This record gives sequence, structure tokens and C-alpha cells, in this order.
Amino acid sequence: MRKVTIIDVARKAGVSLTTVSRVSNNDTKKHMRKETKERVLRVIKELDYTPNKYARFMKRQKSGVIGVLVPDISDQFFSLMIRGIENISYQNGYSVVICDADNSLEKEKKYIRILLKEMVEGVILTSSGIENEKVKKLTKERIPVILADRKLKTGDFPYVGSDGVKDSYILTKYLIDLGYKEIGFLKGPSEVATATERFKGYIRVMEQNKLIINENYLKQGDYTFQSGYLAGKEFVNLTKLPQAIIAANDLMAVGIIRALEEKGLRIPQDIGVAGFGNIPLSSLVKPKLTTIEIPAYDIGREVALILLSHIKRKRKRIKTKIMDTKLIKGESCKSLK
Amino acid sequence: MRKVTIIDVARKAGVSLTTVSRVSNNDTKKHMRKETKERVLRVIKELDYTPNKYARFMKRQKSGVIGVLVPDISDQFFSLMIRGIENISYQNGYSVVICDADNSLEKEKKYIRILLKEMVEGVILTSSGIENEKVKKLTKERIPVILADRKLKTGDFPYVGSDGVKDSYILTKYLIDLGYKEIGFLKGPSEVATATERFKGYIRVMEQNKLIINENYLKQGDYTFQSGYLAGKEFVNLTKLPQAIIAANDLMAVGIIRALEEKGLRIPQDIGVAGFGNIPLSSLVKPKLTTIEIPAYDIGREVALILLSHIKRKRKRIKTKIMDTKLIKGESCKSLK
DNA sequence: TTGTAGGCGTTATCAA
DNA sequence: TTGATAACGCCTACAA
Repeated sequence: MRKVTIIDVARKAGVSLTTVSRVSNNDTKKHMRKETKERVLRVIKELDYTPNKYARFMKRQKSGVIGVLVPDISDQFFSLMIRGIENISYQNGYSVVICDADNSLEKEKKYIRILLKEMVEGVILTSSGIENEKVKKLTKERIPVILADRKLKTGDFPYVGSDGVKDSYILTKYLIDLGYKEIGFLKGPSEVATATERFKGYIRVMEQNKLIINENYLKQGDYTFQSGYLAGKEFVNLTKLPQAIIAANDLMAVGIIRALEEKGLRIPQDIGVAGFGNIPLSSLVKPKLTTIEIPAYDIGREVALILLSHIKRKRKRIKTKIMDTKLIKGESCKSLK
Repeated sequence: MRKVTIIDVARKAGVSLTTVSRVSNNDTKKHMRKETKERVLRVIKELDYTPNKYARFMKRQKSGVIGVLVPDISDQFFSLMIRGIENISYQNGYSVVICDADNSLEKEKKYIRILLKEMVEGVILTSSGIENEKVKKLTKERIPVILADRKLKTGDFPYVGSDGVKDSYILTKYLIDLGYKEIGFLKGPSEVATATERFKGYIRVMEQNKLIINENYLKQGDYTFQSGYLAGKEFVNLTKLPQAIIAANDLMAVGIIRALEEKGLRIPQDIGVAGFGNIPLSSLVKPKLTTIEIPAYDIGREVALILLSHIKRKRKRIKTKIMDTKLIKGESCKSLK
């Protein structure tokens, strides 16, 4: 069954292809008889005609595709974000090409090249640590790049996501208000912006409240469950435990809990644990995690909207949007008073 | 910065575009001087030329895109599967368009239409219950369709996934061998093939072993955590509990565990629980789930390979591949002997 | 208000 | 062994 082309429509409607093209593109500049327009519209519907996007590209040099580059699509945070992106994109007639960098810098670079070849009109980037250099390559080709969830070390690309410092500030403050004084922190990977921001917020509140930051209570993780579990084991080996531990993300927090429980410690009676993200796992785990909810789906929608506004060169090109987050008072921390 | 075209290459190499085209497509039918070929190849590399895929489509009428339609990309099983699909696809120069049906039949139909407009060369379908009718529409357009993980009620489309009956057979048999006799079952949604197959396998083993299937021990769920939790509550309200409960997937199994624990029951001391899937959550939960591992990533790779073989009309067009699964002996069931 | 014609970058057919 | 040329389906400047 051959595809319907603009010629089929033109023939059936008894007009030239130009007229059909104008109707299907809703060309308002040219005036045309209402009757003609309606007739063409009817035939378009009858034949179920849609312009061939590849042919259209030839003239317009616009692909109608945007690229999304994430570290790991099987991380639910990112898959939710992608759902948000797709939602907005399809509504606006854009398709989405997703690239999973597999947490590898190598693949990330490779995909930047692929996206260029795909002639995407814009890129949404959540980097696992790519250098600015490579990203600049995109902007040099006049392809707008918006960062989602994770900022880059340098450069001032538009960004949509939460304010990690503020989030951490709120969470740490909440623990302090509950009565916790000796609070440890499990850091995330140093090349990821959210990780460093969250650590910074923690430090800031601790200092503001004149609380001592014990070096032994600071550990390094990489955002995986496993690294949380290992850090948890390190914690229980200390001669004296902190009263609570904040992990830079939920997955590590769950890992910590598992390690602590294995040693017979009870959460939150013996020690409090908190994380960031409020990933679905966080409420399925027992005890439910105290955490900061980051609205992945909404971030996806916002970042797509902003990218499209850049692509379409709308006058108000928004640069950055900090999303509201929400403190989830789970069961993994309790009032000490 | 303008894109390099075939003309730029031709000019720089001092040959015609035809020659460049032949080199870049590795046309083996036509013989050409080795020297010419090498020169062109060098220029292609120098200029970093890649054929414009949109222009190429115009001639070939092949988009180089395959479509993937899943019920929910934020379900880790599907996102892992997608990773497998993308892995193979990119290796073969194909891009992937992902459609998230959001577990809705309505959207599923809509996306079938979109995929047709996108002129995908093939479709990988994991249906949340679409009618055969709609899928036939695709095959009528000569677009190959391969089912992943979930079969359709009717029609004999190629399929890649596990054998739900067999999986369930193995799991149930394992419980029986442990000494369990009164085994309940929480069913999944009736329109999903894996759910009905797993129930069938359970029934079969129970009957073969002359074990009574107590109607009160059969409940209906919909694959969500919530439905597992609710079913768990129904179970504890029974005057007499079964010795073990099998849920048609892991998420529901975890829900059951949560409900049972809330009533003070201990797993596996008081009652055993098992599921299907071995999703990452299953090993993060306590106790670790007894379950059947379904290799999502490998299913993705296999289904992509098979789809590509159909697209390329290779001689050996594989129809179906049943993937090996693995019994995970977790801690949520124990030997009663 | 509507139509004609040229060209976007590529590949395939035919000719040289 | 290589090259000229006609499509592929659409959009748009220009013509009518």
C-alpha cells in the first residue's frame, strides 16, 4: 500500500500541490477562498494524509527531532524524566531520540556525535561527566543544549532541575530540628553536580548551627546501592556511630540501611538515615525513607518546553528553571526530643 | 557551519558524486580502482562526511528507524529491555523511537498511528492489551512486528520472551519440593499473557502433584505494588492462611510481604512468598525474594536482532525465541522439612 | 487567489 | 571503471 503524497491530495481535490501545501501548513500569510481550503482539508482527512517528514526536512533543513542524553535510562528517575520530555515533545510534533550513555564518558561522547548526525534540533543533556568542550561542539553547530537535573562544571547552559544546595539545606535542617547533632554524610560521585551541591548544603547548615563535622562521619560513594551498603559497613565499624546519616541519594541510603540492619541496628531507634530523590523504591522500603522529593516527570516536561522555546526562537527564551522539591518525612528518622 | 554533502567530497576528491556514493555505500557489485576508492575514503574521513539520512530516505524509502512500544518505560523491566534494543540497533545503524503507552489502550492505538507516520521499518511491541486488529494494520503496511515479553491473545506474530507456563512450573515445583502444600496464587491482569501463563503453570503443577487448590487462596491483582498490598491484606483476613503465596510478579510479591509484615507475620518463618521477574527491587527488599529471573536486557537484544533480520529479509527469518530464565532461591521461602 | 517550477542530498539507471 | 541524470516528496519564490 503506497503512502499518500501531496499529489494524491491535490489531484483528488482538483487543486495544485501548492494549495495543498499551504493548507496543510496553515499558511496564514496567503489568503485563499474558504471553500477551497475546506475542500482540501476534507480530502486530507479522507486520505489520511500527513506530510512526509523526510521530504519536508529536505526543504526546511529541520528534522523535527530532539535528542536526549542520559546516564542510564533504567534508572527510574531518568525514565520518568524521559516520559515528561516525550509527553511535551509529541504534543508539539517533535520526536525524541534517546541515548543511554551507560554511565560511560566514552559512550557519552559517541552519542554526541550520533546526535549531530541525526541532525537533532536540540539536545537535553543529563551528563555523567562530559567535558564542556564536547558540548560546546553542539552549540557551535547552533544546536541548543539544555541541562536537566545535573549542571555542568563550567559554562552557562540553561538548566532545569532542583537546587541541590537548598534541598540539602532543608533536609539537614529538618534532622537538626528533630534533635540530631552528630550527622554523617555519604557523598555522591564528585563529577556529578547534584552530589557536590548536596554536600555543600549539608556543610553549610552544620556550620550555621555550630555543629561539629566529624571527618570520620564523611564517606564517599558513587550513587549505587552497593556503594551505600559498603559505606554502611564502614560506619558500623566506627568506635562510635553518628546519630544519623544523610546519603546523597536514596539508593545509597537504602544500602546504608541494609548494612546497619545486618548488624542488628534498628532504624530509626538506633540511628536515623535520610536520602534524596524519593524514588519509588523509597516508599517501598521499610522503614519508609526520609528524603527530598525531586519531581523527575515535571523536570522532563519543563526542560522540553524550554528546549522547544529555544528551538522556535520564541522571544522569551527562558534560561533556567529551579523546580520545587518536597521534604518527605518518612520513618527512617524520628524526633529525639 | 554548513553540513558537508556528497558534492563537497566529490569536488575535493576530483571524482563524480556517483563514485563517492558507491564508496560510502560500500557497493561491492561495481568494481573500481583501488586508488580511487582509497582517495575518496580519505576525503570522506577528512571532511567527516556522513550521508544525510533524510536525503537518503527519499531515494530508498527506508527510514533507518525502528519503533518500540512498551506499556511503561519507567518500569525497570522495560527500560532494561530498551537498553538491549538500543544496543543492537545502534550497532546496526538504526535509530530507535520509543513510545510509552502509559498502560493505556487509547495511547497505545495513538502510537501505532504515530509509528506509521514515522515510517518505522519495524516495530517491537510489548502490549498492554492492544487488539490484534490494530497490529494487523502494521503488517498490512508490510511493517514487521515482533512481540517482546508479552504474547498477543491471537495471531502468530514472532515472539521473544520467556515461557510463562514453564517458569511458573519451575517455581511452583520448587516450593512443593521445599515442602509447601497449601500454596496460594495472586494473579496478574487477565489481558496480559505472562500473567495468564504463570497462573496456568501453577495450576498444572498443583494438579500433577495432587495438591488441593483452595479457591480462597486465589486472588486477583494488576501487577502493581498496591494491588499486591491489598491482596496481602485479604490473605491475612482469612481464617486460615496458606503456607505460601506466589504472586504473578515481583512488585505484587513485595506488596504482599509488606501487608503480611504489618500484621506481625514473619517471612519465611510464618509464610513463604515468591514472585516473578527478579527486578532489581527484589534483591534490595528484605527478605530477598524467591523469584524467577527474566533476562530483560537479553530479551531486548534478541528481539532487536530478530526484527532486523526480518527487515533485511535475511533468509533465516527466525520466528520465535524462548529465553532461558533462572530460579532465584531467595530468603522469602524456606525448607519446611 | 492559485499555479508553475526549481531545488534540498542522495541513490539508481543508464550511458560512456 | 566512472560519470551524467532523473527521481524521491515537499516547500517557496515567482508568475499568472
